[in-house]
Amino acid sequence: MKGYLELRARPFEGTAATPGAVINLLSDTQQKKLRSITTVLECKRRMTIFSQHGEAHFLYVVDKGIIRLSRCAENGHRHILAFMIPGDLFGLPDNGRYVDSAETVSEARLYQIPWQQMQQMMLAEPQLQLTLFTKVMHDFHQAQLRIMHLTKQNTCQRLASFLLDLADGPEFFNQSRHVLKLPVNRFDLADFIGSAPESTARAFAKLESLGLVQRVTSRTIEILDQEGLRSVQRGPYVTGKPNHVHA
Amino acid sequence: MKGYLELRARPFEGTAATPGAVINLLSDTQQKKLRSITTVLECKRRMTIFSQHGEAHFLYVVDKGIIRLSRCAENGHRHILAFMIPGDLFGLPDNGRYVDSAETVSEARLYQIPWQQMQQMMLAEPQLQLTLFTKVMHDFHQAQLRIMHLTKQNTCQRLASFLLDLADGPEFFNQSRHVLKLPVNRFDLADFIGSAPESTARAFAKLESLGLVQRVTSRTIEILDQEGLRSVQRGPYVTGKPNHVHA
DNA sequence: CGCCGACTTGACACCAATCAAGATAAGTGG
DNA sequence: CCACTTATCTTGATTGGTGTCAAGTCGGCG
Repeated sequence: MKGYLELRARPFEGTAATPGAVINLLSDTQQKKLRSITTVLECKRRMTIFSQHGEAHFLYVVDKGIIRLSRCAENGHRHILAFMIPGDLFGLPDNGRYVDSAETVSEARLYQIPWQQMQQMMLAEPQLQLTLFTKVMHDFHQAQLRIMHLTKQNTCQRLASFLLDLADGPEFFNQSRHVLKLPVNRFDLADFIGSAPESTARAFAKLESLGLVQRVTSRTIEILDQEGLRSVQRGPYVTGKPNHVHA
Repeated sequence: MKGYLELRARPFEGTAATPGAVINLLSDTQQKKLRSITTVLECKRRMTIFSQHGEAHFLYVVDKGIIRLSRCAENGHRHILAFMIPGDLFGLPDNGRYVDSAETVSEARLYQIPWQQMQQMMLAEPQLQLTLFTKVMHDFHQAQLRIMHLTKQNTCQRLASFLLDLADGPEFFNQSRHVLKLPVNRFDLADFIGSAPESTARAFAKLESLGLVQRVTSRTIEILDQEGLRSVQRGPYVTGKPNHVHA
């Protein structure tokens, strides 16, 4: 049963992801224990796994498909915090409750693990716990990186980041043909990079006019110049700010 | 030795902080162990504790003073990810390295804990580890909340969030006189809420013109209408977006 | 008193959200 | 297979928010 409950460390966002970071660290005995408390869930498209503010009884690991994690503010704004792809873990509670909602974007197969039992297992197996701890630390730092990107990059740069991120793994990118299959529609994409669908379209148009990408269909993007995308992502240098103390 | 290594759970950002969330959960025996491997650090103003990308040998807990955690992008942009106040823990490694820089804003006293030994202690005491795990989960979710705020709120709302957050604890807010003492200057404040110092000043001016706050000095703010600030923070309602599937 | 840094305000340009409309693709029924 | 409807995506025009540069004000300190 290859890949069963294999955790993924590569984050969806952030170029800082190093291949060596792959956690993927459950021993055989740990996997057996886990398997005994795990339920396999088959989900259709557009299905809600759990909702914001609900009691968090389970955590989940993606085996197949795409899940989106989103949060709604009181004023009605929605934001997609992450897309979870196979190997990702989600559903960690905060004060016993989910802080975001999880919905399937496509069909999906999930592993559902009761949090209560997971917690006991973590206490019994400190090494496993440390593994998860490390993963959450990593996710935390990735969230901080996202904060940087969202505040200091414009829509075009954020889109470039997104595309590069997808092109990093083989799941969506055909390396030889340089063709990228987007797993989400424009609305979700826009909510993820923190802008409007229209702005996202404009950003695509700009990257296209720069000769960096080519829209084949709305979900199929040909990457013409990966290095050029990276330089867009970086953006121009900026003069050092005051108050900036360097080591 | 009251309050020694007492962890703080209330995050600096985010109204979602519940008082019950206070972790503060080290048993006496755990505290003794910790103390034996802890070094007390006295720091002057504007001192670098550690730098981004450096090897992460220690983690830190604030006893006194304010620390700012910042990150620099390759293009020179700086962002302040958090201000750490007494009780906060920081310096968690990612692949053995610090992902951000830590500098004292004011004089400070820190507890320095070798990460290597801490890790062993975590393995030996799963309950302690679970405590830290919970804290990191919480910080992670707070970071996600910050992502929401930075993308969906304008400068004025973000400033209101910041002020309300400060006014939440007694450290900086004189509840009876409604006077708030800002622990940081405008540059740091701007870099924290993700805008320029000038925009921050304008945001202050607007809140003042709305009769919600009153600038006594640049570092001393009188809060005139806390509820009004909250409604600014919330912002106007927004019509539901498409693609938004509700439970 | 005068200098200097921190803060504020003004003017301008640019980016992005919004509303509106057109274009393309996908799904449906004849 | 084609006409029709619908959803999705794109483009255009307009408006408001925010970064930037520049100048001005305030306060502390020698």
